[in-house]
Amino acid sequence: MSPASQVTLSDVASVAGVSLSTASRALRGEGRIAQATRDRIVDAARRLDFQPNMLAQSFASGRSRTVGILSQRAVGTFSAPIIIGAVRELGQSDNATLLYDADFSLQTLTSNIRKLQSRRIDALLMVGDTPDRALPSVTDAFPVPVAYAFLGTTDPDDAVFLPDYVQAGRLAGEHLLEIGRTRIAHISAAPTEATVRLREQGVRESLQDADLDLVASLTEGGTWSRQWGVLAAERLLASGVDVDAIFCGNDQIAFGAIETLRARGLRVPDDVAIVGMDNWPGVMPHQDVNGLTTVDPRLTELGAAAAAYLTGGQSATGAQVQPCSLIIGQSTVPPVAA
Amino acid sequence: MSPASQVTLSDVASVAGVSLSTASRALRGEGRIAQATRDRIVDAARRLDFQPNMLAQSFASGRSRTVGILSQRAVGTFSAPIIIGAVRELGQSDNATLLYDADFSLQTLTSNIRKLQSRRIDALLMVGDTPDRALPSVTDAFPVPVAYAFLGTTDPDDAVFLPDYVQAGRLAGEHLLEIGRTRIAHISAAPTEATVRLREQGVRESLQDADLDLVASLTEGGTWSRQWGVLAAERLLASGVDVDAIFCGNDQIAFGAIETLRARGLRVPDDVAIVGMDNWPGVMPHQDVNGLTTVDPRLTELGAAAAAYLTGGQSATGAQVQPCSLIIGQSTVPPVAA
DNA sequence: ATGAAAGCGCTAACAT
DNA sequence: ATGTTAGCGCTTTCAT
Repeated sequence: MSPASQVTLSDVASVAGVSLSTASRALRGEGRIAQATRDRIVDAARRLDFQPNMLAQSFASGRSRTVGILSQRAVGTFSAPIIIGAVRELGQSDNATLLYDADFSLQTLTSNIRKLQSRRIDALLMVGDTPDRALPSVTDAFPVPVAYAFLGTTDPDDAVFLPDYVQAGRLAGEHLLEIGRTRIAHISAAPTEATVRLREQGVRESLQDADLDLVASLTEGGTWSRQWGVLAAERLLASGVDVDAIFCGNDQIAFGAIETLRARGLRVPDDVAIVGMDNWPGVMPHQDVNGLTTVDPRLTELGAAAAAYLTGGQSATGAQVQPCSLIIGQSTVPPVAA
Repeated sequence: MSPASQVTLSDVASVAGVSLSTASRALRGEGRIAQATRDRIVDAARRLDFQPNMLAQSFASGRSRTVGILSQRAVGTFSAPIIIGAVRELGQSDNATLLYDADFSLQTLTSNIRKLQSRRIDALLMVGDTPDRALPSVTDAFPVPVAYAFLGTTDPDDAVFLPDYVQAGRLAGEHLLEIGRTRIAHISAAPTEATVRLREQGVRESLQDADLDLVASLTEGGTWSRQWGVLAAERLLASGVDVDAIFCGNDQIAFGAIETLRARGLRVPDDVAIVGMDNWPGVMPHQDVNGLTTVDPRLTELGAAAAAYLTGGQSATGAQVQPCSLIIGQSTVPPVAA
């Protein structure tokens, strides 16, 4: 491999014995050009190992084939898989990704927006760390398409990509019904978070199809933590409600609930089946299969969908909910005896 | 916020009543310029909301203030925190990040390298998904500095950034000694992986300081999975070796070992203390504190260090091991009674 | 179908 | 200390 060549388009042109503009057209497959001429030019470019200077190309054309991504404190959040999904998708369509990670405070946001603007990005993807907060829309600050992933905005017309939490709840409910459970409880974080209510709505919908309803829903005062899972499960058992399954707002809560159940001598899934959400184990290396049953928000695909929207020139507007998928593990289906 | 302005440097220059080059110098704080003139120019730029066209700037200067990152299948691996750490660090130094994620097969690698070259990146960071495999060095393919994170290369002179696994093992060993443990075992993946041997070396070193050695090391045939943790712990107990602590190669193995211990009626940490590695819970949202004691490889900081090396113009060469840190949880220290 | 020429918005000699 | 000028490597009219 040689260092970045200094071979320019005009070198190619002179070797091929044509003018600069003809070479330019030929290599971009534009304009009507005699096949013979084109072949000669392409061949010359190959022989010289010509690498077009994208910087010059972008500068001259005004478009950079670059999509900006602004992410909010992506370490220790859900953002990473979204970013990676978007980057992969963009790479496929020969777009580069200009990534900035920071907080979304007005100051740094403004500063990063200016940087992206000065680099003449073709599109912008804002990646948040929770769909439960809304960002002031920055769409109008850009002359290019803007999409939002895992993040709400103040403008209902913005192209916002979110997991379909209602469907997530439905997936959980349907699965629990399928394995014969009928006394299903719900444990989640505080219902001030819209995503909590959407999931609950989803489970309820699926239960209604079987003329059932949740036997309990513990969300008041809840958090996304294992501790809350422990506590809420204790309260649930103490309340005397008869339960054979619990849908938990996330995997942490699910692990906490399992801990409590087992400490009380109940078997999972035999006595109480558990479904979590986030597929937390699934995004980590060396993951176990057959562990917790959980609903995967498919964040990588969500990021890819947002990226595809940006480069695809579609005119979607408003919230674009993305399908989740169910990961079945031993917390709902007992392992097959060896 | 207005759309990307079409205000150019020459607009600023004419408004300020100076020449193009003076304006350029003034705004870049270069050359000797009368304070009054500079103020006038800066003021004009502010009033016009001048945003320099980075594309033009890069094109003219030949430097892009952009660092390329090539990551290997960053979803479901350790790469994400490294990438984020690097991106944050680069953002601080006003560098943009051009990110490509793909496999490191010769073909895609070559293709992505060409793309990065054609965009005239100022430096390149290669982010791998395991330090246990070596990539053919691509350093010579670039006229710019190249660093490798979490990834070995075939060239010993390459600037390679890795967690200090020996120190990781030492941290674990020292901590276990501190809490009074003396019969320490080691469970990890197969010792064909260099990182396994380094960790073991680290624990052994720390134990030697107390004239101790590992009472057992179960790595042969091991994998990074919870299943292996379960199995290895069973074998350990079956072997009759007296044990009061286990250092596990990663958190998954640790969880498996804990499962086995508890199933055998042993208390953690009272009877057997456990230290894992990776701080797997720590990189996820809504993490629990006080859970597993584990060694954090500090991948975000590792990414930042690699980025700082690239932009800092230092001439480090060879492997640059980065410190890990111990996260103390309830698996070595029992929770304080309420 | 091909060529000539004018930029794109800056930076960086080189003058003064 | 400031101005003049020549590019950077390409795209894109406009001729022919």
